[in-house]
Amino acid sequence: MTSTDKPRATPQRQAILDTLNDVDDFRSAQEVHELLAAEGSGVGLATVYRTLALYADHGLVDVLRREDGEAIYRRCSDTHHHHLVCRSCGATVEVEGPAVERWTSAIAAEHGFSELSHTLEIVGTCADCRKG
Amino acid sequence: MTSTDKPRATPQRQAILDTLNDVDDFRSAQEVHELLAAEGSGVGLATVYRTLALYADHGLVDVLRREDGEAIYRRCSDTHHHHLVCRSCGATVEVEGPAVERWTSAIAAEHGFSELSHTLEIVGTCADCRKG
DNA sequence: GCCGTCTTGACAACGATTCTCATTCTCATT
DNA sequence: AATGAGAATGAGAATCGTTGTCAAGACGGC
Repeated sequence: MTSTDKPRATPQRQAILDTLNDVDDFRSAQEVHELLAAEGSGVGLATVYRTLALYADHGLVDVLRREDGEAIYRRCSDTHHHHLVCRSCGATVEVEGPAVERWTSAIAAEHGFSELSHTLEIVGTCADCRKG
Repeated sequence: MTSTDKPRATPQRQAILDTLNDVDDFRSAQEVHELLAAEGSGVGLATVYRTLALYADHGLVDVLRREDGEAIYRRCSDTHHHHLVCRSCGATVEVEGPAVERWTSAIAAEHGFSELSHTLEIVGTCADCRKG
């Protein structure tokens, strides 16, 4: 699944990574494409999809799914973390959870599972939106 | 989001719930539709989608997303639980995690979030598949 | 500089999901 | 049991995110 050979460097790929770096937040492929177009880059939509999939495969970006199923990407830090997402405004807070890591490992071992990966998404309404 | 008025009872809705009961596993709307068609029911695809969305809204069914973004549904028990899924054979084990519940509540409160819901998926390779 | 290969862009194709709308069905009320 | 208002249904079109196709262009080793 996770390939190891190095992707070729191209200006388009660089632009896509730069965009993700700049926003420092989750964005869909479509949104990345719009951002690029807004700053005059003519990177094609298909290229955005291919590049994001490529980097997700290489572990350079995190992939999540919105509630409607659309894939969203974010340049990720190295440590494993989870996300607290506001269902109303989409604000995200990155949280770490050693407790969760330990618990999942224990449960999995108990059932004979190995080579674990897990996804934890916490969705709620943030303080601002509750007031609003 | 979660509405409280009672949905009207119809044979189609009953058939859809029955199907989910029978398989006791996650199925996509398309798959539910196929299963119904296979046993001679002429329930329309749109109705399957509408019904699953309706019951998901009412908390009668759990919704998850496959890796490709397709939504899958399962009739859920009343207690909140999570799933341990084998990436190879698809076997699922239902697990409860009071520790996780507590942790998510604490983290969310710390960041001012309310009206929580969360999804935790643990993916791994089960003992049988490891033996191969 | 040259060549084989990887990448790109434009657009078609695809598939899951939602929408539309005329018809049918539920159900509280007679 | 009949009725009527509103909800639900089915068929198919429409939407939209995503992937495939393919000719043209860029990259890097030579």
